[in-house]
Amino acid sequence: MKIDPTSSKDLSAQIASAIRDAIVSGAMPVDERLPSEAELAEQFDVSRSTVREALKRLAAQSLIRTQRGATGGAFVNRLRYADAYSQQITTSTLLLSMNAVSFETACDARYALERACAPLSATRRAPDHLATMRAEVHRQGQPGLTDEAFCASDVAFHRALVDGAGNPVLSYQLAGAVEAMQPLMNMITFTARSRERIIALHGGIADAIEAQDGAAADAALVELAEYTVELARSVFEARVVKA
Amino acid sequence: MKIDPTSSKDLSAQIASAIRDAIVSGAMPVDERLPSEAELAEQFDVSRSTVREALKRLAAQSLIRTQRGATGGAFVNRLRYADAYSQQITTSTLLLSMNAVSFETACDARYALERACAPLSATRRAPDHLATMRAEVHRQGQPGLTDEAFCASDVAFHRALVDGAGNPVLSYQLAGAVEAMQPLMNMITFTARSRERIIALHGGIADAIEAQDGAAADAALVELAEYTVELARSVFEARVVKA
DNA sequence: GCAATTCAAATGTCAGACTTTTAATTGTCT
DNA sequence: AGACAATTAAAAGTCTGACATTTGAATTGC
Repeated sequence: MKIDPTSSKDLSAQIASAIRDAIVSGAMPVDERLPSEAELAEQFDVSRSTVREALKRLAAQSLIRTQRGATGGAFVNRLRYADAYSQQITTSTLLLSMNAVSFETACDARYALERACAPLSATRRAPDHLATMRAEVHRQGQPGLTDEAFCASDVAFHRALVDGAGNPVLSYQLAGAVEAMQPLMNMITFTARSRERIIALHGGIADAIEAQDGAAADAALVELAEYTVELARSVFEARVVKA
Repeated sequence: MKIDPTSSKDLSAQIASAIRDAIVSGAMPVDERLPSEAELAEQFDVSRSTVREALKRLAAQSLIRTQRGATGGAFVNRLRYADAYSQQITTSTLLLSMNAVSFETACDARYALERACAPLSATRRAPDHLATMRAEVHRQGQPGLTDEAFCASDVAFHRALVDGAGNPVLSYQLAGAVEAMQPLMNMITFTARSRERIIALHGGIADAIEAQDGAAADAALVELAEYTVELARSVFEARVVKA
């Protein structure tokens, strides 16, 4: 393999791309061992440090894993849902915070996606999804709960709803949208009255899921979406007045 | 800042985590310049190579960019939708191929997500979204189109539908789901008759979007989803018989 | 005052040595 | 023969120091 030394990109970036293409195209199957760093350095005609920088780039994307020792080396990594989740959450979070996405836009996206899951979740959810939802609703009613804890429980509730659809691809996609919104939600101070309302709406959703009534779940979700947007608007208005 | 040298993780991974946390938490704003590699090496009490490996990890995630020259260095990068798109497509593609996600599961997820967009797209789409959809439907009717080109046009059609919702967060989420499915879709050989049917359904969706009728768009999408699954099933069955 | 030159700082690359981890091999004792 | 210990070898991880390249800013020359 050869690398263009006059390219505008770094050598390590080019090498990383070459290996990444081989992995994504399926030319290198999962758990296949890459040549050792020394061998790669010779193949690409660069120094070992350059190869290492390329490998670290791939490791950062969970495309490879490395192992030390006699039978060690770099191996093509099976991308697990858990790895993909955490990467997506980081990316989504940054996307929201760095591009000044409005609360409304983020909310809009989140509830649209969640509504896509609700009917599926209603028909397919296992008992433990429902149990988790009930447990989180109960937790949300506990007195003395901080706003952060309330939001975290909210995320857990919605995660259970999404997971209930029994489609890991959907869960993966939604994880980013739901969790990335948490920092935005944390900016809202929940009054006792607004919590009460949200808990009631959550209860309604759980009821619909329990009854396996997709339409009812959808309707409850729409109500929750509307209330959340309204709540956010009043909170932000109050903040403007104060300032 | 200090790093635990007895940790199980690599030094470069620890340093990357530390800097990543600083960026994600917002402690380092966009376009802020990081200390030079030499300074970081001194701060963390490691060699420059180790710092460089850490920085390459962050660069692979588009969290930083580097610039050479006198006023150069590493800068916190504003994560653009385009960067996030391509990362998500890579991740989703690998997730599907490496975990042997069934065509049905992927399809299920894709159409669920798309249905979430359709009503929004119906009310908000701009004229050029509609124009793109019409153009792609027309392209799909051209004789002599390869299966790959047909699939690519299909992706473009659905991208326009999703973008019509006017929510970049939604577009970002959907990009992964829709594009990652293309390799799976490419496995299907489309007969003239099935293409005709798909084109008709696409036309129906475009009509509904044009009429700003969300319910009709949803219904057409459901029909398309069902037909796609049915088509895939028959194709795979035929393949089994042949084998 | 402007253009050409020089300079300095930073990343990019390289070469080589040493450290640590790990598994396989070899050796030794029971 | 089998169990345990010591040796060895391969590989990633780390460090040092050097040099190349790029690029903006300072300096110089006219």
